[in-house]
Amino acid sequence: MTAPFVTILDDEPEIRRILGDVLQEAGFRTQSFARAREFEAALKHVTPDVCLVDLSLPDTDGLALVHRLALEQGASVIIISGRAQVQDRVTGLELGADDYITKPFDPAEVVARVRARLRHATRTSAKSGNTAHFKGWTAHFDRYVLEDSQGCETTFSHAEGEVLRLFLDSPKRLISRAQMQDSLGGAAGESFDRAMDVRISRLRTKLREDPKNPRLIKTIYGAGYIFLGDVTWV
Amino acid sequence: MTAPFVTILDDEPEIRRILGDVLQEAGFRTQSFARAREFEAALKHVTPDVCLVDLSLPDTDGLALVHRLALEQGASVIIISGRAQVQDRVTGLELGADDYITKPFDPAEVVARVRARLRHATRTSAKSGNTAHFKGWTAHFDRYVLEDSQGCETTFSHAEGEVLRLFLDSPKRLISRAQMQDSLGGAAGESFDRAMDVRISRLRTKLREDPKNPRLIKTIYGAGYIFLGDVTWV
DNA sequence: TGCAACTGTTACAATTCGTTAGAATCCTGA
DNA sequence: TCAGGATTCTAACGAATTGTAACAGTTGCA
Repeated sequence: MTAPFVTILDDEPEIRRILGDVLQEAGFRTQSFARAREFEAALKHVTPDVCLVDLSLPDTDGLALVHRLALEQGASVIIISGRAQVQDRVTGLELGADDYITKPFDPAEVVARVRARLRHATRTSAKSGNTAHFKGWTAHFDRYVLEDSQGCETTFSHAEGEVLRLFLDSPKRLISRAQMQDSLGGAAGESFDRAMDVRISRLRTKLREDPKNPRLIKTIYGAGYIFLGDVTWV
Repeated sequence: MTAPFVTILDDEPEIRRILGDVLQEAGFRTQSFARAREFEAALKHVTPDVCLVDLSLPDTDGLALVHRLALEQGASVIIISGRAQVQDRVTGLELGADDYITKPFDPAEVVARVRARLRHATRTSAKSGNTAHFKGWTAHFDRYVLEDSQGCETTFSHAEGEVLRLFLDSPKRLISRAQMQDSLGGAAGESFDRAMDVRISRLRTKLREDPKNPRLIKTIYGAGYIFLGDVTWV
């Protein structure tokens, strides 16, 4: 399991530096952005676990951004803001933020609050074994076997298993192509993109997906893939 | 779905009363406890969704209780404490609390923070709030599917879904083009206007709107759009 | 050695979605 | 009421992205 990924969106370089340093020291991967536009562009390629967002951004309505983030991404959103009024905090939280920290903040507290968000996320999706159930299917990763509701079995290859496991680890969450490439040990660079497509295509065939109307592996044009279906690991 | 269940553990009657009132008013079921002993006894029979815990309890070590709660129960724990030092907050959070509110607190903020905890819990597991009903239609945002009253399904694309979601989030309210552009992450530039028009046009087609007489997405010339129809999110 | 399974590559088909352009609609003022 | 400009609608186009069949190199095994 790779280190949790935290993004920082703040227009003040000093804040970006402090937060980046302290979070990296705490063992997280981080990426900082000065403008909302850059940040949103990056979201097409990566999926952060926690997003730190400063509300007072020059180039966008911070609250609208938070709302979008909370709804569309599975990530936790922590607002960092200079506005300390109760009303500000309440609207921020109601709009979908998971926490609200006011400036000036103590870096140690920020780390603790980021950890709290991560802890909860992993707690609810705790997994253990190597067998997973979803939508009438059972995947046995120890045997490389996919079993349908009738008990009919098909084997899947190692490469297909990698993709399937990635999906089953983060169901109902957007998985960007970059992230997938990363997780699949994809040779960074050239045309591994096509190889990924092919892997997914083959997996879809084994899951008997209707190409016109996939029910499990959904493509989000320009963004990535999303696995639908409730997953239970055993 | 029954109302979420929130427990309050505080030795001051006045605080119990305030929190109980305001949380019930917000639509939660609540139960208050003055001593940790009573609270832990009750836990054998009920499973709260969120626990508000005051650290300065006379009959137990609050932090140890929080630690136990966070580990054993699935509930989210919010600490309410008179101690406002950063170090107190950090240890509270590190021990497993999901949030830390210092006294004196504003009741509205407590409600907002309780809601934030609930939202995240359901988001990662049950994934509610992704289906909306309106005028005989059902929109499944998790599956990118639009279903008519006959149960006939059409898929919609990501871009179409963004527009639809925006409308369903603010029904019967004017949405200006600028606002829409902002929410859709529109490239700040000039001719995104036309792109928006096209998105809406495509959405209208899928909703089988009569161009002469749209019943759902109404254009307000020179101002924006307004979505008619009662929306129920599920 | 021969065979079968696996997996990346290539090439082309299909889809998405912004852009363009001209038609349709709305508003204002005469 | 009508002309004319502003605004919005939408069919059509095309660039970018994604799907997949076919092929080829590799590996493992009998």
